[in-house]
Amino acid sequence: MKIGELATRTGISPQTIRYYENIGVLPDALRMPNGYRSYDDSAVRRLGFIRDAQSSGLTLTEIQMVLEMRDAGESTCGHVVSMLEQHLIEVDRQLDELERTRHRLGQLITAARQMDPANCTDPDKCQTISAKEAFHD
Amino acid sequence: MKIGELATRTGISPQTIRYYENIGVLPDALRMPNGYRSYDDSAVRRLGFIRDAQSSGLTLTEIQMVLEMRDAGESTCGHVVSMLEQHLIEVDRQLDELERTRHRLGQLITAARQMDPANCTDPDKCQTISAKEAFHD
DNA sequence: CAAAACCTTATAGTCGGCTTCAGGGTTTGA
DNA sequence: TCAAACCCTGAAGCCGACTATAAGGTTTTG
Repeated sequence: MKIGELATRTGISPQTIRYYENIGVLPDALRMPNGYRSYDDSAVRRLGFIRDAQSSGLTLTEIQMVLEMRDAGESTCGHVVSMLEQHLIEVDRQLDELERTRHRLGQLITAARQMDPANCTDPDKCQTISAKEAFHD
Repeated sequence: MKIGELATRTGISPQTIRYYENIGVLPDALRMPNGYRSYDDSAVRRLGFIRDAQSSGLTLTEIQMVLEMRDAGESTCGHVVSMLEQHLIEVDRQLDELERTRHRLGQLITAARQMDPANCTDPDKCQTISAKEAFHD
């Protein structure tokens, strides 16, 4: 299969597939006599794994680490699990932070809504902007 | 006040302050006879606002829009509120996505933990890696 | 009076994950 | 047969928010 077919079958563009090969997430493809890349079904599966892992928030670098371990024939389960656990901690941290952001933003909007529009005539005193208290929980 | 003092008072590095001036988030600073930037307390307040707005997840571009409206003397409250509301929607979307990611990741880890390490001897069958089902809720 | 510590500018690099461009060669189908 | 549609490479650009580097000028401190 040529790169275009692999692209349609996986929904990943040829440019991106070449990019993955460049950075090492995909192994160097076999070549046809004319120089075109040649793929089999394992490439479809590998790209599928990459997509799924990405949608779980893993970076290409992390995915590459896992795939490299596999390619090296190492027993990866332990490493993979600890990497995933590490990643879960990070995702939880991001969730926390985003919740706090949401909270601040909500307070700020409430504060802004309660303002009398008449108070907005003096640009140096726009209360939304100067309502910094709203930021400080 | 010179840029270094402004930096210590706000916790924002001189380079970053100059960067903010470059992109227009800070107005062009007044200059001393020797060419050094000269600031007063309003710069401290403006940087404080920028920090607070950033910690609520606003981008510098959004912050710049608000500050430009203020600098133009417009009544900003309406615009500011609708921008904040728009941003809240975006934050909620991000939260949703991150929750889904967390869920997928949790499932994947559970699946990986239940595997018999003895099954990891065949690198072509690492079950964590091939456990794609875990990704598909 | 000299060195350290500050200030200036413009430019380039960082991160991640691509996308686009320029400038070619090859294959396919009407 | 010849143009469209595919393939190739390497390099550059994009997003956001900085950070670093180079190569100077000025001011403060011991």
